Amino acid sequence: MTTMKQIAKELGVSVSSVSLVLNNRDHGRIKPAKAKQIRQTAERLGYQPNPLARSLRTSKTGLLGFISEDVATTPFAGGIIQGAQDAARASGYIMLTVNAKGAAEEEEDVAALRRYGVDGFLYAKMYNRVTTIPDYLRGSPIVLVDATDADGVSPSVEPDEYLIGVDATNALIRAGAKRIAYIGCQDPLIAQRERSRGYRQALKDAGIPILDSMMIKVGDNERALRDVERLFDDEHPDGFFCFNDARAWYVYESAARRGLTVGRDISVVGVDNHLVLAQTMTPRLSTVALPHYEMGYWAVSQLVSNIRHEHINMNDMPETLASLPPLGGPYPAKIHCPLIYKESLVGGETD
Amino acid sequence: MTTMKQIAKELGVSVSSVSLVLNNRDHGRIKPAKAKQIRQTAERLGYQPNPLARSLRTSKTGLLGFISEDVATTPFAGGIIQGAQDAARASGYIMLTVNAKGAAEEEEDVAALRRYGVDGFLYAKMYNRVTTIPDYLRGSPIVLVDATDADGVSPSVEPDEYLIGVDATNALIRAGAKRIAYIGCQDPLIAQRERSRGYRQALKDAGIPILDSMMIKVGDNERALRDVERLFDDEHPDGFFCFNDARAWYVYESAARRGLTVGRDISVVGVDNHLVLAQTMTPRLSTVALPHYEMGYWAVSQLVSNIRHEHINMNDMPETLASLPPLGGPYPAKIHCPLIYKESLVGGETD
DNA sequence: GTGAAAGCGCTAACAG
DNA sequence: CTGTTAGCGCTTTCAC
Repeated sequence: MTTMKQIAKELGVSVSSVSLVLNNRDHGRIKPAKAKQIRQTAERLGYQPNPLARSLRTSKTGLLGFISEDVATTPFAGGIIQGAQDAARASGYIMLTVNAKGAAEEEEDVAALRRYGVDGFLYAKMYNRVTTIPDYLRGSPIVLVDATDADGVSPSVEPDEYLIGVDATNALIRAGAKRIAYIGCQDPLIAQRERSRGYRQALKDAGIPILDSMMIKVGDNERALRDVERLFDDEHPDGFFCFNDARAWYVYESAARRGLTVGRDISVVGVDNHLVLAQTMTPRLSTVALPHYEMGYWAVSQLVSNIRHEHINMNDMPETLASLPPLGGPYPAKIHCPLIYKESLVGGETD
Repeated sequence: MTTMKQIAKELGVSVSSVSLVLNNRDHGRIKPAKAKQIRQTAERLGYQPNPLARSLRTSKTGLLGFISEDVATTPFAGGIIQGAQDAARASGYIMLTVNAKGAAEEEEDVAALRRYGVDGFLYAKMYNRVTTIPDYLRGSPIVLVDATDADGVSPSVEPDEYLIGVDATNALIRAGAKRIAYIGCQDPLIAQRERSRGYRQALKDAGIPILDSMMIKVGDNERALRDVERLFDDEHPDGFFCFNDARAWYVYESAARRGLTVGRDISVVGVDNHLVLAQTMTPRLSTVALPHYEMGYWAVSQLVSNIRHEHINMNDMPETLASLPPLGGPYPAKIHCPLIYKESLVGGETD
């Protein structure tokens, strides 16, 4: 690792000159010729700044703390982390990731991150939930990911669950389905509430009557399968909007047992919380993807812009992200991430 | 953040004394009374060492670089990361995670990690694969995760795929299955090779004839479903060892179409590369879990022990890990992680 | 036993 | 324009 000192010595100049030049703070301070020289030898020697030494003076480390839960057990985490990491790289930051199993462990981890002088925190949940920012996290720049701040003061990034409901239902309508069922989940999740609201709205807009008997909430078990089977037999739906892959699975199983084929006899749209069905069964299954990658990307962009008190530069964004609506201000409280659609063959031919 | 300086000032002693005491290097150098005083005020002021400042002198940062690929698209990543992180925490390290999309990006990321002075690297693949360590990574302590070093010189941590094959097949035999099929994958993966080897061995040991017609390799598509259906109709198997969840799905679909119920009419064991089926269908589906968490944990333990030239302290391990065989030496070339079994109700009652 | 001093690599104020 | 100086928080050598 070459240091500024070495460059200075090599050229017989002072370290401060080198520092000024290499930080591009030499406008009208260092003679251009000398500056050029410095830059060249820096290049030649393969100089790389030592961010840790720098941070000792500036107390800016270029480190971002990513705090999550359940990374181990959910397939969503990867997308968020990846998006966050890509955005971090694009802004010259590096992520320190910790995953805590409880509040105590989390507090410890946050303390560790603090010791390493992270410039800000990402606080990620694995599904959208109203969340209170713990005391030990206050006072630092922070952005919530896939979570809603209970106090409504911290910026947060969340998927637009309502839009998922509307669009998924519209996809089924467009595919010609007349009797559209909603297979929801039993937990009182924001996603459950908003998606079913979207479902109702889409039906209403299309002039299709909303029947309670077509909306069921099921868990993850044998009982759920029986409930779906009963819905099949009682209501004979020809379109299914499934809260997630697990629910889509029950529909597949029920259909298979009745000699029905998805994509021919019935249409199914699922939200791809999980991956198996989408991977194996496309194009027979249509999926609406939650914008995990996008949430991660936006969250970091937001965090960095808050740290630096700058606006987000849309030109640096990957294509899918650059088309998002620009942020409302330097500290928007909430960004809704748009949806991603995959393989929209709903009710198309089977082979 | 209180500093050593503050403590020193408060007590009217020198910073070096504080440093010695707080690093427990004061044996016979600092008077015990004074040492105690120092420790107390450190405690009282909530002193936390600044690892970055320390690293400037020691060139040890307590940072570990975690390099991976495909974090975004595989559900395995979470487990590995979680295990790695838990082990890191237990040893007082923190992980810097980067996920690169190509060799060029990876090299950049490694350079960034080097600038931050990571003490070592974890190089993780998302399925077991023979891997060459790139030049830009040489020279630092490194451990491969879910990968095999092509040169056989770097330590690596991998699952025991052969054992998976043996045990999964034995589970089916124990459940009373007589005609056991193997639904493999088409890619020439280590996992595919070793699992099928284990399958053959288990059948051989049980005196069951090995039939080529009972072993098929399928992809991820409609064609795969047809192949499985043909197997059903031609061979009428009563037990299925599935390479992964996706393959198990084809078995479920085929069975449902034939009026067969898994757990009553046929037995299925899958390797839970993915999660959906395991989550929704247990206890009807038996799964063998790959030891992702364990691999992450062991890899970091190994890396840290290499960095510090120490042996791994088994007492610090979580219970499931402490029962593993101890490592062969300070620099073992290869650790095989044991398997985890879930819900072993193969061919049990359906409800 | 203890403190003074140097230095890790860098930035920033200030003097020239 | 440029160099000197000081100092971020810590470790380590070396006098006392």
